[in-house]
Amino acid sequence: MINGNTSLPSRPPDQVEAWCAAFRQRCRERGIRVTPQRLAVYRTLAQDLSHPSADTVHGRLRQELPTLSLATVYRVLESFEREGLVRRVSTPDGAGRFDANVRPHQHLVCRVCRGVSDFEASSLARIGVPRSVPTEFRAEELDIRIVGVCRPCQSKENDGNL
Amino acid sequence: MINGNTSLPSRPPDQVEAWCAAFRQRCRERGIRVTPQRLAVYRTLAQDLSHPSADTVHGRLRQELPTLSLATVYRVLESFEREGLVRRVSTPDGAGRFDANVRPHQHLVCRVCRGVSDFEASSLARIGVPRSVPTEFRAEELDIRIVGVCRPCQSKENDGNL
DNA sequence: GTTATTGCAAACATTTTGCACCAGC
DNA sequence: GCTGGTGCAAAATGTTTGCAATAAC
Repeated sequence: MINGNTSLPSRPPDQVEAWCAAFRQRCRERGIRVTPQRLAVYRTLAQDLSHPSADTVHGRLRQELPTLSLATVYRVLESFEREGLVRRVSTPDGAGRFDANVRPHQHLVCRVCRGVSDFEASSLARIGVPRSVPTEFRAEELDIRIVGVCRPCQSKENDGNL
Repeated sequence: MINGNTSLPSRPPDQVEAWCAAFRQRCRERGIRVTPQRLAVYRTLAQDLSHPSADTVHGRLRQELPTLSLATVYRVLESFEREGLVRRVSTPDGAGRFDANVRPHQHLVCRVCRGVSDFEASSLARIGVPRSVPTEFRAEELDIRIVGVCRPCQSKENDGNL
């Protein structure tokens, strides 16, 4: 686990509430039960702009739901992904990271600290699946990541080189 | 592990040998020792167009190098990646996959069988890192994947629905 | 001969699963 | 009340590491 309970960049509360309301409705439509665990996991993801892993979400909810099990977090996140309520963001390393923002957008991924931040570029948004993709492959999604080194990690690199 | 020893799409032998020669030279230049293990792992990757995981590489070399340990495969692959001799391909799931083709290209990833195949599109090759990326983020690489369902997995889906 | 590399086993990290109990609808 | 969801613990999967023996240069 990387982040403790330091204050992290978060989404505006009114937007979070709007998303949670939409989430409840979407669950009801699909016949998925709205449990306190599901709502808490979804809200954590909606609040948090840092694309937390399952373990991080679990840690953030320790106080609010002390009995919440990590297995439930995994199960819940998997069902959210299946229903298109969250997106899984793949990073160069192992742990899966999740994003409540399901609108098309890109990510900046730091290869040093593995931080993920949202990034939207009109030039990239316009790109569609190329016509040259073989027709027998049913393309569904164009996944674009910009991999590099974030500012804080650049500073650390310099420290090491002195 | 997915694939046994069924015949898989492979790179032309003469190209593989050329790549291996370049590999040896590059190692010598960088002062990296050319061991039988390294050469075997590199050759496996150069031959194989299916972007094998560390475990798959290890399995393919069982006969050739029975004592080769999986830990060595991991170590060797990591050093290759660090030296820019191979690329790590991230798939939606856990296991890391590797590619001896380090020239810029894209991948088609099947979200069902997790197969990865190379794909080159001029329209995507032209895309550079957008100017709108914040200057404090040192962008190094634009990573584009096309996620979807491959032909064989489409057939299997239909079977299930009957 | 020096030093990086290897094999082994054990640790570690992440994710999944079986099953009894519990709770949303 | 029915059915799906949860918690727990254990297993499965993927990757890393410490260390003594080994081999490349």
